[in-house]
Amino acid sequence: MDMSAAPRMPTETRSLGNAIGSELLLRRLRRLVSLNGAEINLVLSLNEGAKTHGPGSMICPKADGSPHPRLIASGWACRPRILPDGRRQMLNVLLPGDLIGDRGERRPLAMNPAVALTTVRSISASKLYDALLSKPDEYPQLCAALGRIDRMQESHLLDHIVRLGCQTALQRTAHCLLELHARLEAIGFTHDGTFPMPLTQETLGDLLGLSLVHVNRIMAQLKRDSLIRIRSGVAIVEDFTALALLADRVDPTSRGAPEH
Amino acid sequence: MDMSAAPRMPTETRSLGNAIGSELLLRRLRRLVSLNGAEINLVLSLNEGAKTHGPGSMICPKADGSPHPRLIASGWACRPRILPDGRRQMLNVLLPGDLIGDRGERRPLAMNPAVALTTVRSISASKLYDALLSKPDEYPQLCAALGRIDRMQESHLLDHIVRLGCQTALQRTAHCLLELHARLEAIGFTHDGTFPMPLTQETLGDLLGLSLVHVNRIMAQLKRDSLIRIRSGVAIVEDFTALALLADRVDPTSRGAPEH
DNA sequence: CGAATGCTTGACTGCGGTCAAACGATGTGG
DNA sequence: CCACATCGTTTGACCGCAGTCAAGCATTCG
Repeated sequence: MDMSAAPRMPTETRSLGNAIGSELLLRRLRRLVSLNGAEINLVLSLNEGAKTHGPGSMICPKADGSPHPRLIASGWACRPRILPDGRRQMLNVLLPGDLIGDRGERRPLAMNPAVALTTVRSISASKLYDALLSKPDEYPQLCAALGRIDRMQESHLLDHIVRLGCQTALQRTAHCLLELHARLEAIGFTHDGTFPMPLTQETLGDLLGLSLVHVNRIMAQLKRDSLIRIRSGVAIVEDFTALALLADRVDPTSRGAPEH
Repeated sequence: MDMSAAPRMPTETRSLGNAIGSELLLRRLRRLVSLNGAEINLVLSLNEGAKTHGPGSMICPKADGSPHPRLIASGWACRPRILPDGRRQMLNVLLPGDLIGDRGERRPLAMNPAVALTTVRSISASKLYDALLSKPDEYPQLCAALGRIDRMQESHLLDHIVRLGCQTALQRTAHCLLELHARLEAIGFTHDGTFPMPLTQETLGDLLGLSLVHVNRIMAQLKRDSLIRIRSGVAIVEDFTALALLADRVDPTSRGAPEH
């Protein structure tokens, strides 16, 4: 995870086993809707323009003009906002199976540069969006599912606001870890409470609006209280209900739509 | 601004001078694009389903199913999220000329209930979106402008995250007040640094993730330093550049698209 | 006039930031 | 193989921003 030793990727690589990125997306989509054959084929046909991005490098540089849509095949990324005084605030975490870049709408979040946190492999998703934009009627369920993914992302953004606005460091951390767990579960990356957690405590701090040191204290507390522990890039949830209770702030009257 | 004395609005009222809501929206749109005759007529024809909502009442109850799109003709509203312990976090502030409710996409933010902060008058915008959805080709510039308004709203959400995540109370407040100024300017509600500011300090606190008491201290400081002062519902910017300098966190490399 | 609502102020506390140092892994080059 | 750098984690001491509690003021309104 050293940025110096992995210099100036991105590097074009042949698409070897890179198709697993599209399978990831497919798995995620099929949890939301039932796709027809054409839709499945379209998703699975995504394997062009594979790139590898070293940690710290931009995945989706807006450069001049729209960054083409891409699918994260593996690795973690985020969308940072950097303040003049050097502080960072993460808007977002991007996981395998997430789609990034512009899809013709130039939405601000989509236009925000994405930065690789680990080594990230990505493939082009232009073909997908071109197909959907040109003949959406052939892919009804696919459109619906991608829309729902978009909505979930927006929902996470709102959650993020609530976290940062009025939760303590402990609550924030718990809530965020549960969100990551849920999102990773949707792509089959969890095994009864265990999930990959490559985020540095510093990065977690930038995400949660906390200092590195305080994140460490919170993690120590969570470990001490046997709620969750993270070691060598793997998180282990030890008390799910307690963690949810700590993080929870569900209020039925203030929730958005029940299903995304 | 008393919730008890203005009981259980909404009340259906005849559309008297309510058409000014559509003129507001039109003014805003024309700053973004140049509309053709059909587009102008469509916007100005919005005058149906006028309602008045007392402070504290819901404007856009999701009830069961999609809340119909509405245009805020006058007054201020917000989208609160309420936590089980009673804390509130505002996701958003809604000003005259803002569109709320679902437009068929069921976006989480749009689905979130909106609550009137002052007395709010609103009119139905269903006609607008019905027309745009059925024959978008007839209203190209209108579609573009509404898209840009959507994007600006999303951009403000991201700004909100950065504010809450890594700015001090003073910076947050300054930044938020400048955002309100800019948004009110777009509808012609400012007069050289003066603009209506009906938000309670408590509400501002819920918006900025601060306590009522601390908001007060910050406002006192801003007044003492002759940056901005608020009295009897009116804000007066006294030192624009100092305020911007205080709030500013523009970083060219981390900005979204230059124009929304 | 009293009641309600919002603003203002003071005293105290504590969550979380900052500074500083040390420790453990991992990796690299001599 | 060891010396050394680098990166991430951990810990302690200290401090300050912002929250909480508690009054007291100012308006407005009935």
